[in-house]
Amino acid sequence: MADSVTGRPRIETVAQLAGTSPITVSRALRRPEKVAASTRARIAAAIEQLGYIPNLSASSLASRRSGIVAVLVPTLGHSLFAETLRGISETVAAAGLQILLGDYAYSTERERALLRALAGRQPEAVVTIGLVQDAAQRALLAALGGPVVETWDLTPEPIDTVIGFSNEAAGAAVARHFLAGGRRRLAFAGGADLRAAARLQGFAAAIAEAGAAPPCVVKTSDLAVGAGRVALTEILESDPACDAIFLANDVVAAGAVLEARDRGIAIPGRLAICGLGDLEIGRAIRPVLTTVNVDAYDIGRRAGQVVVDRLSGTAVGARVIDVGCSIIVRESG
Amino acid sequence: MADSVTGRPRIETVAQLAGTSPITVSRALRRPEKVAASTRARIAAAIEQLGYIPNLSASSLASRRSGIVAVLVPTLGHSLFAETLRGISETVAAAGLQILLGDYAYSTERERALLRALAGRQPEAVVTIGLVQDAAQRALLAALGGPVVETWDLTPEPIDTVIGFSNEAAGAAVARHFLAGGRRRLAFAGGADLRAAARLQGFAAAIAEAGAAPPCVVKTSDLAVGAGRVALTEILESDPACDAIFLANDVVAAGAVLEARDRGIAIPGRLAICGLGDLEIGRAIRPVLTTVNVDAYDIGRRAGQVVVDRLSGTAVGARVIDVGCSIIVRESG
DNA sequence: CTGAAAGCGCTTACAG
DNA sequence: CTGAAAGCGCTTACAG
Repeated sequence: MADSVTGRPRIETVAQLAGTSPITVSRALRRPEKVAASTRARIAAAIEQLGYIPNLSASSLASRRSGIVAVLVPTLGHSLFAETLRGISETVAAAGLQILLGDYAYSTERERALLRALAGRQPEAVVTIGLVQDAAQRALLAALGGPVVETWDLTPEPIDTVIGFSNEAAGAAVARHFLAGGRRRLAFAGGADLRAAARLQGFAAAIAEAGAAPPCVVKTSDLAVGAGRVALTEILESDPACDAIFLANDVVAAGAVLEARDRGIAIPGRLAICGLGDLEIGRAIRPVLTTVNVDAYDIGRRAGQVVVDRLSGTAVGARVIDVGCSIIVRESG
Repeated sequence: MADSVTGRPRIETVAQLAGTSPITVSRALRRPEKVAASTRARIAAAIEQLGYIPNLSASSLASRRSGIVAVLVPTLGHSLFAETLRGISETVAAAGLQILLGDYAYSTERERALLRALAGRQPEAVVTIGLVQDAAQRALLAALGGPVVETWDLTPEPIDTVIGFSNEAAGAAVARHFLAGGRRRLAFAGGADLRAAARLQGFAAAIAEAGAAPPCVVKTSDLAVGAGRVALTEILESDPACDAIFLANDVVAAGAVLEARDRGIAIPGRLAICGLGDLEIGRAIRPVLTTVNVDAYDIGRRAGQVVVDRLSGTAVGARVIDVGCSIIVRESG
């Protein structure tokens, strides 16, 4: 029998060449231990000879198992998110699952469209970086019926499982660290996203608790070195006596350090600076950066592991997993 | 009729609720202009009410169009590759295609496994970052029958289309730029990959042509700021009179600049430094970095566009597209 | 503008 | 250890 439309070998072709039936070929591929060694050898030879590659669309349809994990990221332009994606990728690939990737560029509109498109592939699991905010989207994810792992944040009511840390706690920890070091005029530089807002909330609350002046707050345009230079400039304009700054991540914080050096401002003598992410750049600049340690790769690895465990039926514990975060105190503050 | 195994609505369910047939529902979804407005409205209402999401595995199988573009990346940990991926993602997503992502962590073994797995999804096109070296893998990609776009490099014999630049030409251009500025003892710092080797080859050839001393060469462990510090240290140890260095990218080059500053070495007075990629960090450090401008996002965007054009039957021209690269001369050299 | 029939290439559940 | 039958949920090609 000719190979129909595409011209590529099908399971039927392999079966004929190996002198067996399609179902046995299928079995040899998925549960080889259930097939006689001699049959297996003939099938392997036929597959090799034909260059047969199973059609996974047909396989997915028949088995109702797509082998796909959908991953939703706000942007690939954020190195920590790329690290998390790498962690997910390594873990699920080892289990034979493939990643269907959606980058929605922080657009709610595109997130919605992407979710529908991904859902159509019948993913066996979904991992999102960041919480899904919209109730309808959360309902859609829940309706998929597979594991859904949200990451990079914490919520008491995850769709299924959430793996992350409390940005509020991180903000509070940095404020307490600064205050314990005798700093009194604190500043915060962050983006417009929800995680930054939570961090600021914790930061401001801890300051208020200690009875210090409310923090000076500036918005950063992006997570770039240049944005850190601008942030430092703006903060010193609005509060020249500022003595400690917590910035959105280590790249931005490195920018603030460079700008301070160029202005002859002593770090940490006159000004303490703390970043987030324990990025390589923070370790390479001088003074070495104090930072909030968030292990982005580990978040991804854990999320991937939860997916693999759940799909293989292994019991998984907590629905809310706080990976925590710690302050790595180095030279800059 | 109950919704079989999964319990989710099928096209049949929608058809019944809308009082029409499955084929008309399918048509309303794919070519709405061919369906009467009133029928379309009933179908839309039914879809909305049921929360129907088409099963794309079934759709792919029946139509022999997967709607999938497979993308193979050596690593997601490289910010320029992430940019290229972003460019691909934006372009193909706009055309309704989805990305199946494979990160093979620079492992030939994993690249091979990934390629087979991706091929099983019947991707309509494949984009690879970097050339596929192995002949068998190239044959497999060619056999897929769809557009295959290799990027980030140039070859006279692409599988189908290649979009990139000549690393050899880039290396030669930087050497000539240094030599034209009166530099005489050049050095090169790069990784172990093929692109770095090509860059070095062009660099060394241009130097030889000018009759200058052969370059000092050091290997960089990764594309990090710290690696740049180490590179500068090693180069000065092996050639204290070195007066110009070309590094693997702007992050590494920034490390060299920082190390030079810490050692009190004047840039560009005593030492010229050139990076690659026109990354943000290069613009944010002082002195501002001279760099080879490679527009990673644009490479991705173009690759995505070739895929989209080819799939829609639009004629596409050249099989070898040299996006070129230019030296952006700034303060560091 | 709409629909009945056939089929895409696999796997499941059953039987032997 | 192996296979015949039925079906997964869509779309194609045809007819009207």
